[in-house]
Amino acid sequence: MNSPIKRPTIREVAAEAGVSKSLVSLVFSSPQSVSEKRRNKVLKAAEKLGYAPNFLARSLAADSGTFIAILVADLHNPLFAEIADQIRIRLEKEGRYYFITSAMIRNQAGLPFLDKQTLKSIIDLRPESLLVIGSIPKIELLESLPKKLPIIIASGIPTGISRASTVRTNEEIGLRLVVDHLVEFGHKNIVHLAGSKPGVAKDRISGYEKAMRENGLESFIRVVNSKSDDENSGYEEMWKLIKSDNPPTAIACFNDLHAIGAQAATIEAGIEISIVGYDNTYLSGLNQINLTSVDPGNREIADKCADLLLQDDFVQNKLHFATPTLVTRASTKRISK
Amino acid sequence: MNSPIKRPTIREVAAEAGVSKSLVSLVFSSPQSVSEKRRNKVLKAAEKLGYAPNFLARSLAADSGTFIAILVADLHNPLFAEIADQIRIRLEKEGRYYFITSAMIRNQAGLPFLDKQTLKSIIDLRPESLLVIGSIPKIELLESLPKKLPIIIASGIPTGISRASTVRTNEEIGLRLVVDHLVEFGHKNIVHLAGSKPGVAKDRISGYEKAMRENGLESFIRVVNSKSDDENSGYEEMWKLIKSDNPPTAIACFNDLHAIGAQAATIEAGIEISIVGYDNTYLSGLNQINLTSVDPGNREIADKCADLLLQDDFVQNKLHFATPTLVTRASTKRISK
DNA sequence: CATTATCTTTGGACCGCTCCAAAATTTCAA
DNA sequence: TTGAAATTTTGGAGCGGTCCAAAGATAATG
Repeated sequence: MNSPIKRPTIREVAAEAGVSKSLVSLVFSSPQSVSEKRRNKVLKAAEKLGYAPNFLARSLAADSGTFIAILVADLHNPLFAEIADQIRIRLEKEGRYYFITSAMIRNQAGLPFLDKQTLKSIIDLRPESLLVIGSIPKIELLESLPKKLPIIIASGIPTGISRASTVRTNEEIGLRLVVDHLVEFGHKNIVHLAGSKPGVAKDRISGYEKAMRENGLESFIRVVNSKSDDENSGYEEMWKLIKSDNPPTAIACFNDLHAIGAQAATIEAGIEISIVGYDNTYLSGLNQINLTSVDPGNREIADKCADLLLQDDFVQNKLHFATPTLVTRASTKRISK
Repeated sequence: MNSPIKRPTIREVAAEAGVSKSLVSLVFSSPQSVSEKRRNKVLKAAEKLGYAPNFLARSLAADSGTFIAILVADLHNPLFAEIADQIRIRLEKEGRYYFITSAMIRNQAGLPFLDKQTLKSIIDLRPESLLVIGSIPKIELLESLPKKLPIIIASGIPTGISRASTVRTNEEIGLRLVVDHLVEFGHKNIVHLAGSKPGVAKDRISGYEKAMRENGLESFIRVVNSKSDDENSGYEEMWKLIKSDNPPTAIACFNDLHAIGAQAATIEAGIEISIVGYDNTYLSGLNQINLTSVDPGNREIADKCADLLLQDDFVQNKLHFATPTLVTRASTKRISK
């Protein structure tokens, strides 16, 4: 029983098929340049012996592996898990190898910080391309990566790293949807609770400001900054607002986690403030939470990422937008004049 | 700018230090067997050139790498992220390399399934040990792994794979805490919503049954099975119970996700049923949810895992228990006689 | 049919490291 | 001081692949 896991090598397959090891190698790297006759012989032999290429050897020899590295910024954020799942399904279907890894760690206090080794070690593996899901601090890190490594950023920092292509929701439209919805419900005093990391957060801020202006609410523009992008931050900042001398009637949050934290604060305070999230994660759909939230078009984002990952000729520095939609739920209420 | 990422090799360091490449290799694998004089020379040269060992080459040559593989069963479950974070903090502190990866994918319908490639590919990397966080379907898979590979399972399947050591909460105590608490609140008709995967779920079931019996509630014992361990499953099963001709007054759920789904159902139904979760994830602490939940002692579990991972002589087939505690919140109410 | 162009196949060097047996050096006891 | 034992250091042979120049086989051309 318990097979010794001594996997056959390319040379054994070659012997079995009666060809050279180089031929076997070719069959597994560029099969089209091998005659059909031999290809079949090799494939049969490989099948018989249960051969599968060795990752390590391949990466070492070619100085580039045959797998995709997926870096999830933060395991704590369900949005990322959802996007990751979508993409992984596609990759599995295509039979592509990939590694999924996470860059952020949360300390005892729940504060996220960057795990420096992770990025380093995944790059050591020489992936053929890198997919970053979400925003990681210190984008400069990405700049220092091998130049030929294609980088795709899903739902993360839009600018700042020229070599990467980015797929994300159209933040401006997203925030316009939010503001318009709130305005329609009679709100004027609408605060935006902004994200903590530059990129996306900045775009949402300007989307918010623009939408406010277009609704003639220029004088109500108020942006609150946050320490991190999680529920604790939302909770804290919301409390500050509640205790301020001018609490808003509605708040447009950077993401669902923020919103959930903010909602927790309003419940605790026994005060009613309309809250909108962003990401439409599974949490927002729960009856306990029932959060109006912007659906960023995750499906579309994931599909586009997978397309980019799967296509051969990768174009750097392109921006792809998914169209967000607003999912209204009970957390936003018509203002009682 | 943009360094060409041509990393120096062991040979270049050797040349710089005026020693053989083997010596350099030794310095980085068993430094104690190298004279101090040369060791310093090598270290200095390595420092000067910015040398760092190459993962791939090392794993390939030694048929075993110098890193730990962490397999998170399900990215969707915050419990796992929390445990993973704890462990990663320790590993980072010790300067140990590791890879974190996830085994489960959720399809469009939110149903989890096993990503077969993941386990395979991480093993291809020849980690020195494997840490599995949570329960994965098909534990048999683990049996087929290289025999010398130490396996540690955190908070997952307790039995079934003899070669692994397991660190988990004491399920029996956990469920006793739950049942005792509910009984104290006057509940009798207490249902247990069980987990979907064998291992842990089974132990919680027997813990529940035992506690019920000890409280003289043998005749009330009722275990409901679930399709998966997430909120959807909890929601579905709870609805079935609500619509049955004998809805319980309290439900002890397999985990927080189950409980949250169940809670969503009771809210929708406008019915009051006490709900208890398990795992005490950040979700249960949210004001919107406010779930009484068993804290499995994650800190303890994570610490123990890290200890095991970090120690040299690994003992197979050991079981380590963390002591759970009950965190009571608003989701459980004294029964109104 | 000879010659050239094109397509396949092959052996060998190499990727960066570990491991091992042998060589070189140091240590120790007689 | 000397030989044996113990400790360090070293070169070379892999690990399992890729890649490339050259060889062989096939197809196309005049």
